[in-house]
Amino acid sequence: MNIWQYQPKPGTPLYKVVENYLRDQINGGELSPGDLIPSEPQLAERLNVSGGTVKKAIENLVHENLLYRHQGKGTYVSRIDFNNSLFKFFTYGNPSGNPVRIHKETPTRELRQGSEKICQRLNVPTHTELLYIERIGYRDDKPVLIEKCWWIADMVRGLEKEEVHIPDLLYAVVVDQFNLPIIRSEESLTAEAANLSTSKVLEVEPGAPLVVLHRTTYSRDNTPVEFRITRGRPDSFSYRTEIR
Amino acid sequence: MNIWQYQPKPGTPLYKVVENYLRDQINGGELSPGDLIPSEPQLAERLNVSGGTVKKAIENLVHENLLYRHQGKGTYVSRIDFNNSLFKFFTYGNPSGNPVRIHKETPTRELRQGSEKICQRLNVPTHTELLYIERIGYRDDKPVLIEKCWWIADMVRGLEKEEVHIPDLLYAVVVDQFNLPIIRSEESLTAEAANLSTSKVLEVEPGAPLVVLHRTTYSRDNTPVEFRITRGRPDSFSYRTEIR
DNA sequence: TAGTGGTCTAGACCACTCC
DNA sequence: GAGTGGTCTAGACCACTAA
Repeated sequence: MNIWQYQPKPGTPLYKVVENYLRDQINGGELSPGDLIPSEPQLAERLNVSGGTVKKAIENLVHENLLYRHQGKGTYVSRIDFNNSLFKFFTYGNPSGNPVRIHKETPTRELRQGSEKICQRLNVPTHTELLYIERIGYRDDKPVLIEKCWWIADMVRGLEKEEVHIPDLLYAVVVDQFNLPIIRSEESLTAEAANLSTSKVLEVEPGAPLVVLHRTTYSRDNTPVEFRITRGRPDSFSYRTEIR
Repeated sequence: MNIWQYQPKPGTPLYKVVENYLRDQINGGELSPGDLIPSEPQLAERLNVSGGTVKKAIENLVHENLLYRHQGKGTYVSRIDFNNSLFKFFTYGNPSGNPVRIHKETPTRELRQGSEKICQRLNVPTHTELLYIERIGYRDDKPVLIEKCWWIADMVRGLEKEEVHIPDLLYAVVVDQFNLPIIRSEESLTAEAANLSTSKVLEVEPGAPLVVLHRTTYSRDNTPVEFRITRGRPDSFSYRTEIR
């Protein structure tokens, strides 16, 4: 194995070269989420670097949440963790402060031609066939959010059928049954006023403030596979952070 | 120097002990934001550990943003960086995507007795004397946000005077002129409807959705010194993040 | 030129997992 | 017991900064 093929610029530290090698293996599909990667001594020999250098590279990737280690077992490629989604902040707002489970139902699921706006988000031509899924989230039987998802139909062929059960975490089905690896997501958050139909579903006044979450989800090679808009009641949303 | 006094539990790794030592120095005030800490060899000798162990401890604290390093010069204690505030996402939303500067004015500045709610946030008895500051933020001469701040008056005695200029970044004055170190802040974000007076200031309809940011700022020993509520137009706010 | 952090190596010993 | 990651050390060499 010639490690130098992974050196983008001369002067790059060796441990960065090792990082790039592992990143390429993951992004290129040689290593998939959940896979065990070669052990540190194996990598060190294969790439002709010392164990310490491999360790440092892996430590950095663990810090980035791309890998995780398990003492005595090995180092694995991380699965995407939707607990890092801003979405989870919809579970706050109850007096106790404890997270509350949100139950989801799926009133609508159908194939549609994509609008220009949605297709742009998915980086496909306008009118590409999409699977549209609408879901409503309940907390203690009260509707708190409504979620509209557009999937590229060809990527999840069969998901439109009524027989295919959709659990609360939709991605589980996609990854397991449609063999479509989910690599990463981008989210953006803002606020807007409820329109008439949304206000009815969420039992608020038309024009009432809502928290709005846009999410694009990517498979291998940075291919977008889903675009989703979640609108929720702000009284059940609070995002906390710390500055230092 | 007996390093073991910093070991909370037996079995704690040495580098954690070094981390705790440095953290204590910072939280206790022996090291202040901006200070140069002892060099790695000095720390290694003082604490009777190897250079590699000190390096690992410092690397971890750098990752936490508590320290930063400058090759050839040394390692410093970080100053709080308000660029990490959610507030900065109020600068987005212009077509180009580039950050836009927000200019702030200060129409109100006066001493008041604190309400029960605000005093609770500041962890002081109700009716403690507070300095109330109200500020309005403009982007391209359009008001986009309104900010209400409550400072513990005793902490910033003199800031109530008209002669003391308040720049866009209020904390600069506090740190420099009132010698009050700012250590960290906590923020939480949600949405709510504009009330009458806010809607007038921000030139929106009453009841229009606003993005709301609550912030508590702490000095040494986790003492709260300021509580602040920022309300802004959502069309000038968008918070982006990535999940993986 | 002396002192700082940045990179890299080699190797010892320990703790955990699995067979 | 063999293999994995976790901790710790010692030391070489390089790159940057300041006087």
